[in-house]
Amino acid sequence: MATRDDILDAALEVFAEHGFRAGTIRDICERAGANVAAVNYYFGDKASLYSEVIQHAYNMASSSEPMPLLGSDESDPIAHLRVWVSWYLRRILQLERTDVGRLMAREMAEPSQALDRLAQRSILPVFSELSRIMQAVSPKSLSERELKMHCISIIGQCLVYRSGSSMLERLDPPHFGFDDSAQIADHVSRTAISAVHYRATGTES
Amino acid sequence: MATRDDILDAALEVFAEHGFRAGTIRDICERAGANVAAVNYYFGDKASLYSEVIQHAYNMASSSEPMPLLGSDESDPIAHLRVWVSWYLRRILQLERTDVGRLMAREMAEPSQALDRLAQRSILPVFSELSRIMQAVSPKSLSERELKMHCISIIGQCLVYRSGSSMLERLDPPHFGFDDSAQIADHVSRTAISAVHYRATGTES
DNA sequence: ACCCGTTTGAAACAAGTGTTTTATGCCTGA
DNA sequence: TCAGGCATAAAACACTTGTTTCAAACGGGT
Repeated sequence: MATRDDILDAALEVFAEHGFRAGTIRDICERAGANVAAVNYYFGDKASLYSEVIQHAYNMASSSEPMPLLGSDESDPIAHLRVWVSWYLRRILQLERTDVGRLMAREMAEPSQALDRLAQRSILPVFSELSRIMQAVSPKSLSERELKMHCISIIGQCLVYRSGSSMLERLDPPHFGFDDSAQIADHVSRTAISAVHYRATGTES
Repeated sequence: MATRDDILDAALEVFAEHGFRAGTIRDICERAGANVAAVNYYFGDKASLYSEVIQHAYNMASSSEPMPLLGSDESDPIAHLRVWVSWYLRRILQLERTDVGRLMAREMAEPSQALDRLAQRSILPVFSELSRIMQAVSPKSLSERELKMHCISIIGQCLVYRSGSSMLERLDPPHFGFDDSAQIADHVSRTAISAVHYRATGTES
């Protein structure tokens, strides 16, 4: 039964390196020191192996630093937001150069069926927790759609430091990295806070 | 010689849809109404065909909708920002729907040497123009580093509607698309304006 | 009308793929 | 000890891939 885990580890490597289609079973089994038939024996087929790798990868990623679940304690919602953004950003930048992160990036660019389950089980709670926090810091007049856009803006401002890092570091190095995550988190939080309380002056909404 | 162009068009379709590795010559030739041997006859091999498709796609993309160059006219810098963000967002979302854009996105996620230099030339002027506009709407007290972070935030808020669209539309469809670009542009612009004028209340900067 | 370089067509080829089959160990429980 | 399920190994299978081959069809210049 140890070979099953060896295959999972090797598959994570191979799929992160070459993707689902280009990653071959023979390559995986060679790295795992197993026979070619082992994949079909343990997982049925290649697609099922891939699904399990995706889930296994995400579990490893999220277990390394779990999401800070801040209760409904309304004492300082702004601090809640800052803590949450800091966690999200740190997790993103930490994963950036691991096999897990590369595999997830591949799934974002070219989503497969495996992403559907992942999205509903793992990503949805992240987004809904952000929505809850943002709702606490926002005025009641904010519509649901506007609230959603503010959440997307936060996600986008964090993600760009990963997905756009190759582009940004060419513009004006040295670029922002993991060490700046605290500063970035503060910037993003304050941007969000100021935006939800902003009253338009130039034009009407 | 017309079949050569037919193959180029079909190859753009197929490579945008499935990528280089998964896109098959037989599929391309079938859509082009040509024989399987035609690709090797006209282009030598599959890789050379791909290179020519990339170059052809980039030429089409850069000539689509040029960046609005707003002069140093200081009358209404906030309007300048809104116009620029609207252009940037519209270009991103418009390209996303085309084969050209999908192919470019694939190249961004997994670059293959050729496009790297070309994209670098087009990204720098875009970012420096945004910096110029943001400097005009910001108070003089803002440091250069803070200004840069605000620019990155704008880019990130726009890019997430493309790079993260596969995730977002799984969470809570219907998702934002090209038709909402005006609304999104307004949201992003106002977020940026409010952020650069924000005075921290919770904690000191 | 003839020639000859250019283009197309169908088939075949060699390599690589996921998957299945079959046989052989291996080890535990009775 | 010995049956019986579990695990592994090697080979074969069926299929797809890019590429090559070679002959037929085409088309313009003489």
